[in-house]
Amino acid sequence: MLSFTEENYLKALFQLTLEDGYKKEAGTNEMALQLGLKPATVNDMLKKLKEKKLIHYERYGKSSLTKEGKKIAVDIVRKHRLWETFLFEKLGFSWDEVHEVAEQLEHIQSKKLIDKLDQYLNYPAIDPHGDSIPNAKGEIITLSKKTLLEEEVGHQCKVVGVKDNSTTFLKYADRIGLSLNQSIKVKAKQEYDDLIEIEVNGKRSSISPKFAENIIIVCNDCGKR
Amino acid sequence: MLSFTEENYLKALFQLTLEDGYKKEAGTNEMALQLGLKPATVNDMLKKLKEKKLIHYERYGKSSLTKEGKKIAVDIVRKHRLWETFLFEKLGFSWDEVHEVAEQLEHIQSKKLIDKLDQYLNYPAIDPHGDSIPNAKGEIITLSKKTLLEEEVGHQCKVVGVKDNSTTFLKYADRIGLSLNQSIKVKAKQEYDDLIEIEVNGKRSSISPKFAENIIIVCNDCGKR
DNA sequence: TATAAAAGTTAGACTAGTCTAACAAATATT
DNA sequence: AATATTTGTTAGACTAGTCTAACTTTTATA
Repeated sequence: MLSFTEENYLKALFQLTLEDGYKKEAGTNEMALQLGLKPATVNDMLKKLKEKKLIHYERYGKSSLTKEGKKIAVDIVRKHRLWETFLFEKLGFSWDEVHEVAEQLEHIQSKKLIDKLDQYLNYPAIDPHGDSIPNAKGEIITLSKKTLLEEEVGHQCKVVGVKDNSTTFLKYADRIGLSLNQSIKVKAKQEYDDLIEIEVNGKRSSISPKFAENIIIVCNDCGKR
Repeated sequence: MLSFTEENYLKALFQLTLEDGYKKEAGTNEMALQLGLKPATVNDMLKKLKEKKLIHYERYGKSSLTKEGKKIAVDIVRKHRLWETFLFEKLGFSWDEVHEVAEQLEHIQSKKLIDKLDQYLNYPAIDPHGDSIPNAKGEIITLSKKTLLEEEVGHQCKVVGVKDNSTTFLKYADRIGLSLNQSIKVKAKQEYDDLIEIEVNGKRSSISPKFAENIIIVCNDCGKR
């Protein structure tokens, strides 16, 4: 059983390396920054985690997760995102409030709890920020996530998140009927002024590229899942 | 902000002193037993908590909670019992599984979370073990809790807990339609063989004193709340 | 009431996790 | 290639929480 602290290091390493996929190793300073700690502190822990075979690490080298370490990290991410979904969907938290509380909840140790929560939420694939939730086996189904701006004309899609959390933005979204999990159909794109014509719940609206860029969606008609 | 550890000491002291109400102070050894720690360890913490004005403590004396300490302890108990209720009612945990997980969840720090959870559960007054849940103001409404054996003939009551958790017992309870929150009416008590005649959901059953003694109820007709 | 038993305390040690300050290695830049 | 900069490491110190072993005070009892 790992401590909260150890779990946080694994999660940080996961996010720095595998999560965004553009590289597979992270440096000590980089991790310290991510965790809000000093490099010296991180250094000690890296040795400890290597000892436990959870990370690959060599003196003066970069670090990466072992298979075992990755498994644990993915599990923490799964818990984090399931809790976020619970807070948002069931308790009515707003998109920007869920993260902080989920940071605490993700460390609760009970396989049964998380499995029941998953079931209770009806096995969600996406959290309120539009990020994929790993399933019970630790598999992460990568969705063809993109902004509404990038969606093709004629395609149907679903809102899975937003990039802007300002009141102005959210109020605007609300006015045209956009909320999490809302289905949208892209009807047309005007070449003249770049406005995008969408249909939400049978209601048509025209939105600016700037607005569309801040809506994160999953396409129902592109890469099926 | 208190640490998990400090919170646990306050909770233990609350349970040893105020909870059952038969005394108002607890000794160092007694607390050590409750917490599963050594008296020496507890001793150190008592000094620390006294320093923080959360408990009353004098060298070689017994300890008790200050007003401030009690407030915090009650809040932890509130969280614990709300989580137990959530686990039982929403996630389908059994009565004896909830405690362990709630021990962890009770330390999550977020006023908003607990208030929303309370609302989501519709402001429950009793947890799955039949214990009172303090409200948001820290008030504990003491219910006229007793066993079904003690209930008066003609009175209507509600199941709030059980004392026995054996499969035999629970199966029997299930057979006559008894479950948590179930309403019961006591129809008669046989003088001859002490059997108690009850009505559950319009269905009549006769139960033994031994069985009745293990059902915890709140009377609807005695002390109103 | 003297003494044995129980309860409580103190001192010193250990672990986990953090820090600062000084140092070493690797990388980038002239 | 020499040197400056960045990155990473080590050593030593500190805090919180725990322990054991030895000691002291209180309480119970013979």
